[in-house]
Amino acid sequence: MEDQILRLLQKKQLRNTPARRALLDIFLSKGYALSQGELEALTEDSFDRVTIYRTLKTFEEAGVVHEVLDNQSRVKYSLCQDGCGGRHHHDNHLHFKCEQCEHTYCLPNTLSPRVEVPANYEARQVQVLVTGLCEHCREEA
Amino acid sequence: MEDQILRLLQKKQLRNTPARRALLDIFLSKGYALSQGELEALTEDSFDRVTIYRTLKTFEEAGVVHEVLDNQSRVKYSLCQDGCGGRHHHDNHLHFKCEQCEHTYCLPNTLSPRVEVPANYEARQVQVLVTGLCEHCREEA
DNA sequence: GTAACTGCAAAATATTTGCATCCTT
DNA sequence: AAGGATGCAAATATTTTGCAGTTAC
Repeated sequence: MEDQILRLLQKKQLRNTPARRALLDIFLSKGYALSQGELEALTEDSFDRVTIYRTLKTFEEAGVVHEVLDNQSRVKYSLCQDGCGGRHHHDNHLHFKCEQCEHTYCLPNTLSPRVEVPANYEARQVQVLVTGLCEHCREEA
Repeated sequence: MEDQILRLLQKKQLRNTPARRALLDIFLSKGYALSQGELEALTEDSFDRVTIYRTLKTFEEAGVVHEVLDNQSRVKYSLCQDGCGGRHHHDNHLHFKCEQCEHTYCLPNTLSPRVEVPANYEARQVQVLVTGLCEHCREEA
């Protein structure tokens, strides 16, 4: 894991700092999208919240994480799956938010469906948020 | 228009108050999704911002407006098209956000596509946000 | 050494709650 | 008259900016 983190930072030409290592560690171990507030809590306030905001922005611009749509209108971030870089993100998969645990997962083996928009509209990107029950919460119900 | 507003309020059993009339008037004339802040500006501060927040919440619970997903993570609202009521919303259409003017439109003649989620996940709702250029901004480009 | 990263203070923005008052029905 | 709607004050949450000190390379 530690190795994976260092390689990722190197690959994206980002400096190896404690805040970045800590956030990447959390992203890798949690596996679902996280907001600044959640990251602040999970790091037990080891880092200033401004640092977390800025680190997330840096990560996004470097193609390490991407923003995830959330129906509660909170910005969450998730690790990029494929070779995103610069401002070119192509995280073209669905996102699934569980109504119960409120975690948001990337569904990487899915593709956003083609959608029809009216003539005269130019569609450039399609973001899909599916809500329902995740496998874990479904078992409990 | 005035007539339409009064009928809508009556149909949803909501009291006929200045704030509600003003907000409905804006929704009907603008035709795109609006946030609390935009509504506050458009009403030229005639109403306290708390009133706008509460009116929007009331509208949503009554099935007058529905929340619209926004990729900037700001909550916007749009008039319901069909017979939404109570907490049962079935505004099952796509939303289109223009990258240029940043307005978000409902595309009522579209239906959210069926999507495949992994087994063990239970999908209950699909929300789709298409981004691109609206017809108006496309002409100008 | 230098540029980049971080922490702290502070401001700007967004949202919610309680309470007293006013208005709709 | 009664319950609901509104305004005001204030608390909370979220995000951004500036600057000075520190760290990675």
